[in-house]
Amino acid sequence: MTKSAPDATPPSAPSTFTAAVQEDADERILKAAGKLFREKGFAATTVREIASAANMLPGSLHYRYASKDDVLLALMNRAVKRAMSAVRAAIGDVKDPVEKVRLALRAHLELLCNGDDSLYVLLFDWRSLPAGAREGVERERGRYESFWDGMLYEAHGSGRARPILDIELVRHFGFGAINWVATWYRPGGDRTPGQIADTFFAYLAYGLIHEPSRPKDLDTHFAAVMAASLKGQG
Amino acid sequence: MTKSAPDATPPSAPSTFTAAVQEDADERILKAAGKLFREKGFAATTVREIASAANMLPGSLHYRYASKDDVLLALMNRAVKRAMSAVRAAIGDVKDPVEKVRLALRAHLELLCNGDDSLYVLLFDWRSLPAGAREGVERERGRYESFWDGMLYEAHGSGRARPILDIELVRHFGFGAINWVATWYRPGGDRTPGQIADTFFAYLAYGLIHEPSRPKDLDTHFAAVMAASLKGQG
DNA sequence: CTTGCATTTGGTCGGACGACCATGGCAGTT
DNA sequence: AACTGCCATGGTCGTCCGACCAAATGCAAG
Repeated sequence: MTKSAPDATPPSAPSTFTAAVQEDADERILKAAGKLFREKGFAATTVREIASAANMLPGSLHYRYASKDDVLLALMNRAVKRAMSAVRAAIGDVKDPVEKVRLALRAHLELLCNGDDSLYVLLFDWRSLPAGAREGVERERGRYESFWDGMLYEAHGSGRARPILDIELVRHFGFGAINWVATWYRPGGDRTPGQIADTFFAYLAYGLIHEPSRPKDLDTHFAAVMAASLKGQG
Repeated sequence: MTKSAPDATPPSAPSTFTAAVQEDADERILKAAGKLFREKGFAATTVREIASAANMLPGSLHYRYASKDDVLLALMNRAVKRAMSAVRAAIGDVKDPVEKVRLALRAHLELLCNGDDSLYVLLFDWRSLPAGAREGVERERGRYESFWDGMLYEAHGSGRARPILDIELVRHFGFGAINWVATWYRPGGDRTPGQIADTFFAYLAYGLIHEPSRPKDLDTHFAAVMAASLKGQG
């Protein structure tokens, strides 16, 4: 849109010191903005508050981000980037496709709960993103979701998952359960994000109904449930 | 807080006509506010917009709700009330405790997707509620959640669910998956809210991993997963 | 030391917001 | 027909926002 970050190398290469200061200032802005957006929402936060929390004057913030929207945009783009790399790092070179999903879930939830606030803002302040800027973030976010779909597809293809699953719906299902944790989780409780993620993974994988009371052939039962659902009033 | 709705009967009983007009005006305000809050968020919506959408002038709105906060408060209280009665109506006099959960899930999701916007605002604009007014809504919302916990406890006690489930965590899990639907669902898609709810219920109940690849004694496996999760790095 | 440029400063500007109220009209009552 | 009180009207008030900028500052290259 406008200048959001000096990504193009300036004519005269900046010294390492200057570059460090720039990075630091940008980082301070995004960190403060993330915290405030998460606590009060985008619209309820003023640029003065962000500047104050980042230990600078409003004008200095304006020098780096032409508008409040640009701050949000940069924050959201950073969120996708961090989520993607956190998940990639977590699965490492693990081969088991189901185990990969478990580790990815953990990484996503840990970033959401303990990491910076940008992921929370990306997920819960989506409406605040102006329509014009939405496209770019949406594309990156779509890449992240496709990455998940790839993992889920792999796990599905491994033969260990039910044959009639809709991958996209499964992703929505899991993302919902995991992302919603951010609405009730408070640090210092008796459960860490990692434990919650593992518990939820177990729920996801094995279900809440125990063995003796399950239908004999569950996959056929699944198909019957779907058919009944389609036949019924919706 | 201030006057929000004329719940106390006025000294001279109002005529049915006047009462109807009052109801209609209040309804129009809340409906318009819900729509706008959902689309743009609370802070980004102006009282003038609400008034305009409700076909009245700003002053008229101010006559019924002293502040924008009061509109939000009334909307959220109405949301809890509607959710509670929608779920109660849906389960009717069904006895099977597991089937009750399925019907309740459907009712909740249908209200969230097709009903008015108040439930969405309650769930996703929680931060906008001023701290002072939060208590009352929180109490009512707690009653709704306790109602769910009662259903889940009943289903759990029926012996058909796994013995080691944490009811509150299960509620968070299910609420997350279901509530998150509101972030991606668009009417007119190839799936109705009822179908989505039934599919998610099947996921919840039976899990995504199919029979041949399940551990032999899943309940023991569950316990092992939880123990490992507690022992690990969190 | 000096020059040039990136960065910060501190304040201003137009505009839009939430809150408020004196007024007028139109019910239903006498 | 005159009255009475409820309710909508439409405009005003003070506040504070986002955006902007001209001037001051300070680092780094020449």
